[in-house]
Amino acid sequence: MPRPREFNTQDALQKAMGVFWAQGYQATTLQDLTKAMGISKSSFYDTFGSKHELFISAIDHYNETIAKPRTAAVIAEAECVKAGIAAVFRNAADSVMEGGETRGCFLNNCAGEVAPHDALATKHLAAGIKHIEEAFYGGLTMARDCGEIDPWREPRALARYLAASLNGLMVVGKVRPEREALDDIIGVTLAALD
Amino acid sequence: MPRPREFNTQDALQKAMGVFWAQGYQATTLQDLTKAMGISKSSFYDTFGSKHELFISAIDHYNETIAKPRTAAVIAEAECVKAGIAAVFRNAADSVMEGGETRGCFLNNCAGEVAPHDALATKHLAAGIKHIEEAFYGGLTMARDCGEIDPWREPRALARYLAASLNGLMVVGKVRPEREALDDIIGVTLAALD
DNA sequence: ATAGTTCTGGACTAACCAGTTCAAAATTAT
DNA sequence: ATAATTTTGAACTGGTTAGTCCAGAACTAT
Repeated sequence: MPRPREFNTQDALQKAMGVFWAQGYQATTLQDLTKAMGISKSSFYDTFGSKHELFISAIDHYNETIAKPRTAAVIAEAECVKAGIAAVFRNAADSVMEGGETRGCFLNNCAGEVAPHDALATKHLAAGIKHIEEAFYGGLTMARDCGEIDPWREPRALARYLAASLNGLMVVGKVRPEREALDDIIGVTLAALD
Repeated sequence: MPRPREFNTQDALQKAMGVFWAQGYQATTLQDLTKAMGISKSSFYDTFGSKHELFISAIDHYNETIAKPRTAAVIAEAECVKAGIAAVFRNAADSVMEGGETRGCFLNNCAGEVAPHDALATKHLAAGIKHIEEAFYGGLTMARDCGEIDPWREPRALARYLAASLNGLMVVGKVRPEREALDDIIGVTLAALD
């Protein structure tokens, strides 16, 4: 009978994502990865194919485990949509500064580093940003239907706006992590919905 | 008498900035740089010290020749402040897609790639973003004094908001270069000033 | 114990990297 | 021509990189 897997693929992927997130793609060596993942080089290539394939998997993993839960799920659980959107932005401001180490948003970081010369990665990054936009879009149509926002506002345009704003917040927060400035940005951004 | 310089330092710096902009820091090799700059390896190290020193110089060069002229100068030359701010955003949307090759904003790209593990570069990037914020701040105080925007609006908060929004626009534009989406973002962003 | 499978460590390749050094070529003014 | 200076090309160093390969250890079920 086959010997069962000793390491958990998802756990290893999670660890790898953390390394790529903190250091970027190029700056991350195979040694960094195998050390963080707790597996040997041989197992690495057996299981994940190559550094680049793992990178793509890490982007997808981010989209599923970070991007979605921190947008769609937050909005769905809030008492009203506006409060949910506000929570998304506040959480983003918190996370961008957490631990003193400002690693920003993984999608942003990758976009800066690998687009446009890595078309495949760019495609997966675009999917992540699209998820964020759709999370806002879903909330906004709901908010419009129940009268929480003016019915003449265009949900698609607002969703695109919020997705871009969220990214802008995190870029600025990474380079200049000042709480007061981020709160200013969030305040004006959300006021645009009224 | 000394033989005069054969190559122009500023021109070479400009070329180097273009390469870093398109490819990122790590992905750019010395060969890429010397080829684009049209100088030999020896001259490179004589004149610019090292790859990293040149990188810092390139960031500063971007701040002076791109960031400032495309924000403060545009606002100053416009008929009214709001029109100037609108022009800044429209130009950004244009530039992010120009040439079919979406290289985005140099500051954003670098922020994604090198921050936070390159503290010096991060400092120079922060200065660039600060320049952008100050350009908006100058325009907004002027607009408030001449009644173009409501006097109770806080120029500092609005300036931070616009700077973040501009960055968000360019990040999204780099990954998903769709004109219609960018116009939506700009529309909502500018409406927040009214 | 044995068979089947996973995992490891280490050796290995072939390429690429930033940076150094220096003699010779090129250019200019006198 | 000569002297002063810039620029070049090429060789070289010492290091790092992703990726391959394989013999054998480790583990599990029977």
